[in-house]
Amino acid sequence: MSKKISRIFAAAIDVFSKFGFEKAKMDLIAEKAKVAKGTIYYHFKSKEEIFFSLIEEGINQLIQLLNEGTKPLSSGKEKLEKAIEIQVNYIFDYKDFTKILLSEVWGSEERQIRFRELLQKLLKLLQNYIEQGIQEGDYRQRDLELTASSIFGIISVTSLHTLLGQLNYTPEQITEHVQSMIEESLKK
Amino acid sequence: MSKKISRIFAAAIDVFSKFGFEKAKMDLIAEKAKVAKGTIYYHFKSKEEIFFSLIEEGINQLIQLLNEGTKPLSSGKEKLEKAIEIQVNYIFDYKDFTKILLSEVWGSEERQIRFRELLQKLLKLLQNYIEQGIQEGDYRQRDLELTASSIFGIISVTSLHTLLGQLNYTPEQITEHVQSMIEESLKK
Amino acid sequence: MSKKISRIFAAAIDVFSKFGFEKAKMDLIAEKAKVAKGTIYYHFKSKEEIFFSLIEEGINQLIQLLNEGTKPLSSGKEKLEKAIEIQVNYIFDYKDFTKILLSEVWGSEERQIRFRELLQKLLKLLQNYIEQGIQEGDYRQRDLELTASSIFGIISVTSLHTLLGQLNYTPEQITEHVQSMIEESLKK
Amino acid sequence: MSKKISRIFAAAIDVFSKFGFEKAKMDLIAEKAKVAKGTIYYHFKSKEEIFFSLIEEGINQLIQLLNEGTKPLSSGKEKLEKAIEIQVNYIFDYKDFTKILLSEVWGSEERQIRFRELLQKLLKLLQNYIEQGIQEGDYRQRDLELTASSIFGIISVTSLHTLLGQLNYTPEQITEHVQSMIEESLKK
DNA sequence: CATGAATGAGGGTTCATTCAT
DNA sequence: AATGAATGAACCCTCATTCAT
Repeated sequence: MSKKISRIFAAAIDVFSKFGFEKAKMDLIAEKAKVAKGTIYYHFKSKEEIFFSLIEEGINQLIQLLNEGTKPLSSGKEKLEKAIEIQVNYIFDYKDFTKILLSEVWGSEERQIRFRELLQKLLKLLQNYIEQGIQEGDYRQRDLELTASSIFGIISVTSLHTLLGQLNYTPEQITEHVQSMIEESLKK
Repeated sequence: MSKKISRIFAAAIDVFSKFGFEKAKMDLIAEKAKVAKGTIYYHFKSKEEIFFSLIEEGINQLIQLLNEGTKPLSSGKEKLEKAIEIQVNYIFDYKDFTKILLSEVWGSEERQIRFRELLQKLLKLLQNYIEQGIQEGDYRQRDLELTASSIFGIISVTSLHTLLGQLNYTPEQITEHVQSMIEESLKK
Repeated sequence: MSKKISRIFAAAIDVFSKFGFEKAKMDLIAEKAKVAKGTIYYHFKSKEEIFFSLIEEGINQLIQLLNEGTKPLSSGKEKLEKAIEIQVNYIFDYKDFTKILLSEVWGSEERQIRFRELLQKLLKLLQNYIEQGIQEGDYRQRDLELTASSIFGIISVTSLHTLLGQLNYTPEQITEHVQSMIEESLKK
Repeated sequence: MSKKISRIFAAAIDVFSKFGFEKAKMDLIAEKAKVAKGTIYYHFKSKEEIFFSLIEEGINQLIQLLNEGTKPLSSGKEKLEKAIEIQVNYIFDYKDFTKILLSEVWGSEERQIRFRELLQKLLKLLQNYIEQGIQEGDYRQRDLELTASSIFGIISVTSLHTLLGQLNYTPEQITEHVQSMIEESLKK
């Protein structure tokens, strides 16, 4: 990926996270990326496209981290615990990205719908870990979709609350708390 | 409250929920409310104010429902369970409002910050129920803030996923699921 | 019609005739009309619409002049001669409009196609006069469409050439010339 | 002329005739010519220049056809009739070019003025034929400039109307019609 | 000769807000 | 209290042209 495209990406993450999609100005992105405005449009079709590319790359990166991080582990229970840890750390490592992610998923715009489809891939991973845990006898029978969605909900909302300044916890504390809650509610 | 103000409120909820804050047009609100655009500005200072009034009223209404619904109950455990039920039902009864609420809380805009402060009142209620449950020996010791935040996260995210069409559950199923998860993760 | 709309129309004719549709700037139209740019868009949907309204009004005005001017006359021959005179005078009276008319009719843009449909109404009038002249025995048999189109061609091109500075004739001279050519080529 | 220049010319005619000067994009011309955009600017100074070169070549080609076609003929009358036939056929043979020619001659842009100067050469030829016809006693006395301009007007407008789909005639029918009209209006 | 990434001035359109009536 | 015509700053995107390679 060319240097300029990288700079545009970085600037876009910065600006989108600070202002949200609608209020983010292409002028500002260009300025922060130190490229001419036209350069952005040479590489991306539109504001929407640059936004979606960003999200896609971010989610895929997280999914890859999850796949890599859980590969050495054998049991579903271990994988789920690891997955929680990875997600929380990811959120704290890429605060800006997460702020975009979680403030722009809900809505009826075309881009937001495509957006949620990407997230499904992530939720599917969580479902797989839970399902394995159930088959291995570690977890009780629970609705997979609802449970995966719940886990994602706990992680996102507690982390976001912290990042947005309403709560004051470290990633480790949050990881520990979420793992514990999930463990208790799933264990036989 | 005058008839026109009511109509403006109703139209605003409709429009904000369909388009989000930024893409909602004052023209459309005026048209749906069957008032002239100037009339809106006679009653409200700005788009932000009408939006915030809306949110404030909604959250206060939910808080009142929670207070009323839990008043006849004595134990913290019962109150928390009831609170979950009330929140899920509220979300499903006022889908439009909830979509606004949950797609506009995250962000750094002034209105979004004030917005989250309102939500704190709600979270405080949940904390109170949990704290009472702990003191009554029904619940284990747990961080109150993180736990309340988690409960809010589970409820919001699973309900939203359902309303947005990614999941397919009834309010009763979701209530049941959330109550069960929370019960298991809190019980001694 | 409100004062502002009139001013916008006048400014638009001025600007479109000087620069053509594509190079005409809405900023300049607004400035010449002494209104804010937004005001134009309050009254017209788009640049295209203001342009088309202009053309439509102009052509209808010409058609009305033709209808009124030929009403007192009885024979087709007299009507055709009068029609030539009216058109030439109209072109010279409304130079700017004619420049727009004749420099923007040819093309495949949507607006240009709608544009030509308007012109058909004018050509149909000419056809009627010719047809009447034939039935009255003054004119020889000739293809109506081709002849009407030819008359329009002679009038437009000679007048335009004059207006654009390549030729140097008065409206009277042109009228006289065209009438004579047409008379000779149609008479039995 | 190099292969690439030819391809650029061909692509330019195609694109200019489809979209007109203003809406024609250099990107599209480059794409259709299968050259890089920079290559066009290596061979031509600007969009205007490529456009003008095109027109110049086209008009000169038509003038050459007229000169060659009328050379074997001796009388002005015969030459004028032949000239009409040649022009109509040229228009139908090079529809795209003619659409450009006739939709871009009218206007006050620098290029359009230079453009009309080229056309004068063509009109001068027509004038010469008419003048010769008059001297040879075949034609009546008539203003040369106005008559030449009229002939050009009839040919262009009827042909264009046909090419643009408003009329439905063959080149032969149009030639026959124009020749007849002109003959009648010029003969003694 | 040829390329194509990069530029940036420019333009049509939107829309929250104002204010004279 | 209510209106709606008017405003103008703001913004996304286009595209002819340039220039380093």
